[in-house]
Amino acid sequence: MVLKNQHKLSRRERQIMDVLYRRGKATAAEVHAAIPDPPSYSAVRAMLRVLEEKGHIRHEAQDLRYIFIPVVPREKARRSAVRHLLETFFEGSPEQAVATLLDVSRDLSPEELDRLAALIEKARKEGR
Amino acid sequence: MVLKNQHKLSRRERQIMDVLYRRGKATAAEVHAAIPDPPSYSAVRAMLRVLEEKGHIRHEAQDLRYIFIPVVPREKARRSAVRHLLETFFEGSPEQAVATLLDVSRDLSPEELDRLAALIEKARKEGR
DNA sequence: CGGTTAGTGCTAGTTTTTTAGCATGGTGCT
DNA sequence: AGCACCATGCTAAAAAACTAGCACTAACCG
Repeated sequence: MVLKNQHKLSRRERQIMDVLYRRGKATAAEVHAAIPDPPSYSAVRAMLRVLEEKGHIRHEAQDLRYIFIPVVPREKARRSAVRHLLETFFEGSPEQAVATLLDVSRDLSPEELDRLAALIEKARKEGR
Repeated sequence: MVLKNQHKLSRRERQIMDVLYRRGKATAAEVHAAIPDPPSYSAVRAMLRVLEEKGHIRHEAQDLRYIFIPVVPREKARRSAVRHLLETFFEGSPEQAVATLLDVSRDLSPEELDRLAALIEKARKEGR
């Protein structure tokens, strides 16, 4: 799908997609409220319509208002985003990425670190 | 700096910044070659000039050609990118991010997994 | 030297993106 | 009913992004 290529969305389009992925779904008003220093409400709606025409999002009618939802499921979009991040900033290296991730995720609790360690142990057992 | 906000770059600007971060630095010709289905060489140069005017990149003259370099160091830019990724796709959860990272990084060797485990151990010791 | 290649500075035209307003419909309240 | 508020569909204009070409310089090679 279109999100497979990281450079198909314009500035505002991408900003809106990010809001939708962060929230999972949203009304036009919620998107408008989530954008820092936003344009007018009708400008946001117009962009949502553009995104829908391009096939990036769809809407469901609910109580006389539209709920906008990304077409590419979050699970898939984030995998694509992670791959792009690795390639762009980390030379494909998961180790460097994890190091940075630990660095920006300050104050991880022992429990959280345990869970991270368990993930790696699981990966080890699965032979990957 | 400008990369602190993830939505300040247009589609092509961001594409070019990604190339520069991936390579660390590049000539206009290298940027041109690194872009899939690129516009003309002169169009790429024009965009580089725009990026420089906006302060995102700078250039150094080397052997009669320009080497373009991001103004925000890679270390800083990637931290910002990681934070944005966590927030957009992982609800701020490093655990989910690591799980996906392990998922997309197929065929990690035991050595690589050891190194990842060591990173977590180190984080544990540093109390963070 | 002249021709070719590779580079830069600059510009303007074209295309795309972005924006906001108008018209309309639905709902709730007085 | 009328009004206010909230929503949508649609449009066109403004702004931004994008593009490629021209003029020029420098270096290299025959």
